[in-house]
Amino acid sequence: MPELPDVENKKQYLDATSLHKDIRRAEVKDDSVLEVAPQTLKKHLESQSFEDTARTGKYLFAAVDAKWLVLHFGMTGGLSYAEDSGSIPDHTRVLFHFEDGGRLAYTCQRMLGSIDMTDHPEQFIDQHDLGDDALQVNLDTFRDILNSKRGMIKTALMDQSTIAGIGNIYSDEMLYQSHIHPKTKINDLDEDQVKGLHGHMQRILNTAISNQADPEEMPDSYLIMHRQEGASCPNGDGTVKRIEVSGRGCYICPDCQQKQ
DNA sequence: CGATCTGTTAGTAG
DNA sequence: ACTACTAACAGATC
Repeated sequence: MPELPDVENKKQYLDATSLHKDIRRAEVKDDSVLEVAPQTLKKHLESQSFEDTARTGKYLFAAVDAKWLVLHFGMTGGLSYAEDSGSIPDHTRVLFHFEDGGRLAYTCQRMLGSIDMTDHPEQFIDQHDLGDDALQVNLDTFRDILNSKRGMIKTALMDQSTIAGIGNIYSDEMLYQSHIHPKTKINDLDEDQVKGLHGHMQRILNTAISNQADPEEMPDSYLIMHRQEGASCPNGDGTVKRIEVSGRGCYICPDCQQKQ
């Protein structure tokens, strides 16, 4: 569940469960998610502790020693804390064992997540060409960013170098609520539509965060629980349709989202 | 068996 | 330089 709201939730989860605890051991179960050597990870983590966290887009950073641990969750990554260090969730790739007997598991079913280390989040963001975090982008910046790009609006919203944090699900939600067809060219958007998109982006992301990014807890008016060909539009008489945009399955209500 | 899935990146082509 | 499209990564589900 790894778009911005999911990752923000994982940040809060890490803060609540694992901050300031001595890390006795970093146990690598599967090094294929590691962007650094297992020894490097161990060297910087063991006998240290997570002292602070930060998030940009879909990346979670945890300050440790003089470095920052970088967690990315791919499509299926997660964090799971337990008091009992002996229990190991399915698909655990790395375990952080704490002095008090608890442990934090980094899980990833499909191996699309990654664990890295960096001197500083800003350096990592530069190196990976990440745009500003979606919740930090004000309307003026949003307008400027869009004006600097061409192509389809959905593609731009999902491009992490444009704005960081929005993926397939939430770009669909923003476009649905803004009544904009995903294939609309950026140049064809008028000022009201840009303003609407920005407002919906902020509101949807904040709503999702306060609902633990759980689709079932989202308002009934949202598209998120109706992502199925033939489902009925929660706000009208339309029927949800699946189209393909940028190689991703994209759900729209053709009644609400007229093509320009 | 084939299609699908909340992501990213490398390669190719225009 | 920017944009569009594809494949690849890997595993589970329908």
